[in-house]
Amino acid sequence: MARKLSTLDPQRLDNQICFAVYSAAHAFNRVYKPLLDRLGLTYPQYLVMLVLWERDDVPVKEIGEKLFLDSGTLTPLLKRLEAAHLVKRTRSREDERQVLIALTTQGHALKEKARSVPQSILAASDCSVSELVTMKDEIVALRDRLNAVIGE
Amino acid sequence: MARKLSTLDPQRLDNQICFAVYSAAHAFNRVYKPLLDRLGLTYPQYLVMLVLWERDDVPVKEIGEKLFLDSGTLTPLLKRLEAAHLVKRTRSREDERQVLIALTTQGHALKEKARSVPQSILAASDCSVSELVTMKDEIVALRDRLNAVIGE
DNA sequence: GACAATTAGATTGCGCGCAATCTAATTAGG
DNA sequence: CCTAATTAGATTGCGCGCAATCTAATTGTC
Repeated sequence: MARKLSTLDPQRLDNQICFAVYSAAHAFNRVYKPLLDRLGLTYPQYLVMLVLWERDDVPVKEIGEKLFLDSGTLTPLLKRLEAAHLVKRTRSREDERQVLIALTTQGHALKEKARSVPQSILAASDCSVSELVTMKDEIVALRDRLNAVIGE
Repeated sequence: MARKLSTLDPQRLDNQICFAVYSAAHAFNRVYKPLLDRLGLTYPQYLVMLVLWERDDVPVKEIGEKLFLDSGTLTPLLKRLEAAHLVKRTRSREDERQVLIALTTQGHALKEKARSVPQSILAASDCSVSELVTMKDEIVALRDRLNAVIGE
């Protein structure tokens, strides 16, 4: 016994799962960067495109709920995607408060070019798909518990 | 068998471990925010303080290596910590290129006020310490494999 | 129907996070 | 030595991420 005290100290950087998650997110971002540069996308823009490739003509609100982002982040991001001719923003006719985001032809076409991205990430992860799926599910469960606390 | 195709589609948002990590990092940040507001720190500033509470009088480079951050991020952040009277920045005498970061009395004192933070995070995580340690180790291992790929 | 409350999105301000570039100090090679 | 290459930080520019605030549209209440 008599493990080093430092391995139990909750105030130590290396003992914090949060720092593990924080630094892993940045590591992923650095791996994605060269792949997404070729598509002309940033990682958050890529996430928005993933949402739209699943379902088109979506209100900003719904994109925000799926990605846990608010209008302060999404409005300028979507304007940049529009400037890049990947999406079109139109006020909903039924509810004038909503802005619907629809893919352009180029936006649809980009899905093909992006098809190899997950494969490259998997390779960089250097671990089995089943292991990654298990980890993903655990992390999602943790995230959802954290988000539940925030909503009181 | 004949599982829904969508659960296998690597281009689906919900199947991406990276998005799990990305969104978990933001969830952590939202839980930390009210706790760190009371200390007058942002989360990245808190990370720097954790490093300094472990070892004082550290060059910027070393802080960057521990947190995976570069001078473009750290220089302004450290200037803000200095403006808040938590650290002092001084050029090293042995190597004039280095800037050493030392805690002020207030910076040292803040460690006590921050002692309850990990406990609150643990509570919000709503899961056992051993589970969190296991997850943390897995995520760190994944992060290190990703970072290894970046360095060619 | 009028007015209050809610909702969707836009805007502003600030702090990262990082690429690219710059300066000054140190080290390496001849 | 003396120059070339490397190294530590600083600076600039841009895109998030989010709190706070604002506007306009919709819904709820009487």
